[in-house]
Amino acid sequence: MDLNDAIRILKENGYKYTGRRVDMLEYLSREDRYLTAKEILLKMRETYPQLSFDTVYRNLSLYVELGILESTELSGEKQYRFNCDVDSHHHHFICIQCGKTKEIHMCPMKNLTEELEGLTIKDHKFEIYGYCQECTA
Amino acid sequence: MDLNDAIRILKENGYKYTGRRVDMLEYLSREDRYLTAKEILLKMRETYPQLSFDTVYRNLSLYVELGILESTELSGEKQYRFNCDVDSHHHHFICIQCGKTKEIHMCPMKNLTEELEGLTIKDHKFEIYGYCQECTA
DNA sequence: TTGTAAATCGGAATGATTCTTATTAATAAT
DNA sequence: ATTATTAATAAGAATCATTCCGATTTACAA
Repeated sequence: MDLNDAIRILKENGYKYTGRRVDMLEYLSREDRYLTAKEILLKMRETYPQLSFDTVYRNLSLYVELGILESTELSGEKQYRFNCDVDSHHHHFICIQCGKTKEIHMCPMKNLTEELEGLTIKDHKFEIYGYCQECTA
Repeated sequence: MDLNDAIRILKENGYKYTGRRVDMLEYLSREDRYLTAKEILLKMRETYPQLSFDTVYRNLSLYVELGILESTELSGEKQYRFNCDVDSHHHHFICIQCGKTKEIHMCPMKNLTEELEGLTIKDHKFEIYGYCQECTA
């Protein structure tokens, strides 16, 4: 998934192409780490001083719905990042200092069939938190 | 961990023994599932009509700090449950309908040494969401 | 070029959580 | 048992993320 894929998905689904939308995607794609709505708003206001929170949240939700972004809840607020690898299921190590992530290509659901007998599984979350190499140093 | 353990821990650490505290613990121990601060407040107000949100939150934080409760973030708000098994590390299946949990005694961190090379691991989260047997039916 | 529905703005509303100040109550010391 | 001390609580204001609403603007189709 790159910026062009994201824009294509937006158009394919009949959504309008606005500068705000593209710039938001461009920023998220460039940063490549979990960001809060506030961080995104502040950066975007350098270009669009009138940009409203509503627009940021509305578009973030749309992107998650379209599979362009993935989101998680870190320290009490939703955070968003460009979907790094749409094709293969994966999890993340997340740096609690800078938000950078590392993909973990091991899914604990694999070996859990009999323990989940009788339950209807809808979703799961496996995240590892800590400091990345740069933030450790 | 049972109610008596919890009360003992409270006293051992020099905290006062109040009806509100004991009743909160008793309720959490009896329900044995993830509860929101609001659910706890409403139940407690049957006994203490003047009980404030502040008291509920303050005590919940204290209990988590003391290891009496465990907490997680479900659908945007913190939820709390009695620490089911203090002695053995475990994860949970969580019913998204009723909040009941099932312990999962498999930890995905076990087989992940080389993938985490160079990172400083502080914490991890593995949760499975879905409907329990009763809520599936 | 124009019409229309979607997108945006601005600000108010909401909901969870925390903070502040004054009052009350549990335990320790007398 | 009484009192003093300090923690615990109540009440309500403050905060912060997020959503909603009504009015305006804009992208795109006709």
